Amino acid sequence: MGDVTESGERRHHGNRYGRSENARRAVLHAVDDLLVEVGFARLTMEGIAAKAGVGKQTVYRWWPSKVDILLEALGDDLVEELSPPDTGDLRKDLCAHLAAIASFLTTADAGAVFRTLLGQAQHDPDLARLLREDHIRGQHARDRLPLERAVARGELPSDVDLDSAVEQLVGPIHYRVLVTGAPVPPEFTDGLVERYLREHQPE
Amino acid sequence: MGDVTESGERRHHGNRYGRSENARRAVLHAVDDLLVEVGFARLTMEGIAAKAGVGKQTVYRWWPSKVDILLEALGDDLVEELSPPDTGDLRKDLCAHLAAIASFLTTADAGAVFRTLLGQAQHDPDLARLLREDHIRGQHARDRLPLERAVARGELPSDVDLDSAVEQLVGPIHYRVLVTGAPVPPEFTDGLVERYLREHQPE
Amino acid sequence: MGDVTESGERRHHGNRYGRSENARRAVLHAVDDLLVEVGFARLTMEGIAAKAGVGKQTVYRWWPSKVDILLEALGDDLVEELSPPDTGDLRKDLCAHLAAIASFLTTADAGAVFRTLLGQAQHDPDLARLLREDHIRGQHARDRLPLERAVARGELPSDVDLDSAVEQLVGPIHYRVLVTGAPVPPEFTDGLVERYLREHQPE
Amino acid sequence: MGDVTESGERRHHGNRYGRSENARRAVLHAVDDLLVEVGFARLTMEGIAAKAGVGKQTVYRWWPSKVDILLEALGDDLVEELSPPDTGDLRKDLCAHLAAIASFLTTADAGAVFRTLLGQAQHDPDLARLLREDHIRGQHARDRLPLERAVARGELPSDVDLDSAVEQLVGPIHYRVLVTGAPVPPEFTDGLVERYLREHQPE
DNA sequence: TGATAACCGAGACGGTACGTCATGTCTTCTA
DNA sequence: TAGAAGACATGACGTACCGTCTCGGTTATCA
Repeated sequence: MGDVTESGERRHHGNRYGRSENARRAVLHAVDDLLVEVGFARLTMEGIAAKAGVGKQTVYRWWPSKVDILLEALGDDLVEELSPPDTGDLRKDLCAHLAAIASFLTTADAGAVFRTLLGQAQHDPDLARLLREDHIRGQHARDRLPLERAVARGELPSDVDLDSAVEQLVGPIHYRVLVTGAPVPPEFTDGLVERYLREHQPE
Repeated sequence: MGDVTESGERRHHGNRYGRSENARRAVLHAVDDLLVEVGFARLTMEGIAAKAGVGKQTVYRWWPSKVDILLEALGDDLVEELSPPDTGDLRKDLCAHLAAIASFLTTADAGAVFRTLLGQAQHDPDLARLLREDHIRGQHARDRLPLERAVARGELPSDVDLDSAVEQLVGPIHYRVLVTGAPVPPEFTDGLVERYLREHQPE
Repeated sequence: MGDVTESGERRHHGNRYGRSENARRAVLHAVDDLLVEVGFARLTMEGIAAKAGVGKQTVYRWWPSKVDILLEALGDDLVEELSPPDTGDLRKDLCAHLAAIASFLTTADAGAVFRTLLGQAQHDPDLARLLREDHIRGQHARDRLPLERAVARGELPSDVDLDSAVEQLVGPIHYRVLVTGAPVPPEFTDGLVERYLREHQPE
Repeated sequence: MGDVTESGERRHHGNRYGRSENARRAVLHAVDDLLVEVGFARLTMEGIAAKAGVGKQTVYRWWPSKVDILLEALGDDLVEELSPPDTGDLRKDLCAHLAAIASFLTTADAGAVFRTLLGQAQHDPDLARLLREDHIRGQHARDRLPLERAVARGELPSDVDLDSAVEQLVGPIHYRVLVTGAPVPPEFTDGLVERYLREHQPE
């Protein structure tokens, strides 16, 4: 009490007991803005620091490279934007979730970050590991949720391979987004769901 | 890239005494070597020229950037390594072809080049266009071939959507390779084929 | 003929067979200007390059550090400004020469460069060596000239130690300039000459 | 610097109950060590603080810059090492004193500090002023002492210009040390004394 | 006898300059 | 006249210090 007297917002210049939260936030916002403004190739540590109004050393102190900043900027965006609904109806849940994935990957800002990171991960094994451990593994678990719930409800037989199911459902979406560049409309994702249900759902 | 359009025989670049073909080959070899030695991130025009024993100007004269060199170095590798067999049996053809795709993407040198280019294409729309026009479109056509032949033979009904079929077959493979990093053993690709045939092949 | 068509002044971008004379001159002028404008402490390689309109790499390619640029900028200034006259009269020659030295050290732009270099040489043995070999040794020889001529003319006995004479004449000037900071008016330098002549000139 | 003006006993810096004296001593020792270890150019406030085991703020609290620390580290070294003897014989006093000056400037650790500061003073007017006021003026007075005593004893006529005498005696020494880098053996300093006495001492 | 006020170490902060590397352009000489 | 060599202007790299700041801890008098 007494030293936050100014405006509720703490002015922090850093000290040995902790980094500056202001600087951290400024960098993460700057990297988000710049990725959209200039693209990944022209995204530089120097530009990030300048945009954030922060010293370069401060950026390097906390992040080894621009992909590490992007990784942190991605944050919990996948969790927030790609958690499947739970309506009690497998078809509905899957259709909504796959459409959300398609929309995230093709139009969301955070999706652009994610695609960029996936791209870099193709020739950066360290990034690949981090990305998989921190985000993709978790996303896979979220992608399974509607199916697990359906099994619990008896909508799906209990012996189906849910991991394979996820791959069959989201694989074609990623293939279009990352490889062919074809659009991913709801009809396409709905089709994936229909096909899956036709095959696995007991009549 | 794109200058093999004339006569099947590569147009002769360069000085009228004919040394540019040497330079071209030297550059393409250098880029292949360097990609393995130092990785994409540390692959530079400067380094390529030095390794090839060629002037920088010569490199810039024929290729605007390192990805263009890679694109040309990729050459006809997809055609050569990923043309499906034609045994007269759909199951055999598909299993062999999908296994070849998996192996190409995960272990072949040319596959590493392809994955790198796919990665860069995630934030380089020009590269994305070139890659799709010159390679991915053609590969998609090759991926359809076994199915087209099966339709012709009556192994498949004539109304099946072959493009969708390709996406369902190769999508999960790309998903594993590009996203989750999970291994792609023959059992996995065979499973994809089985599932497809179970659904579409009239008994 | 034919490629100096523009303005008599050659635009030169450098090539393997020689450096750009334009760049060299621009850097030397820039360093002279900046030393006066901002002083030695705030003279930077970066600032020199910017002022000269030249890339930093070009500066580093030809000069290891700012003192090396100053050394080259000093050029033949000592020769040009501190070559003693030869009037045939020892008193006149010495008075004029010592006054020139005093003026050079205290007021000339080139004198500021020289004093700066002398200052740095106090803690930079490499610079000290260069400075002495390239400039101070030669200046000492020039300082001796009036005395040598006087010996030849018979104005001075042939057995006087001319090196000592130079030290006694110019030592006190440098002492005032470099150590005490006292002004060095003509009366002072004339006094040094008088004292020397009183002691050595046969009546 | 300059806060020894009060009572001969150093005013107590810092925490009003007295720990700063430790820090002060640690800094002065560190700067002495570092000057020898790494040289003036690579002597930094950061390095001094680290070597002294002291916070940077503590260094900045008491000294604005590294030259100020050196100035304080120089302390009373000139007084201690360059106070002339008083044997009652002018020749002896001068010979001993000039030899001491030469030795101090060329070989003593404190002499290196002094030469470095003189060097910096060539392009730092503030330092030049401090150095002259705090040390050089006093040294000049000490350099006069043997001559003043000789006048008092009648060894020298009372009308000689003692300031000029000092300049003629020590000027050539400083010229050798600071400019030409020539050695300054006792023969040289003795010669200066002889020459002076020959000119001024009544037979 | 506890509050307090100045200093302590540590080190993060926004900066500037460092010296290096790669970019893409230009110029020269050689074959 | 293309090719190798490499200098050029540019600009980002990652590091070192600068001088300022904030932090939590340490005193030793004085209220």
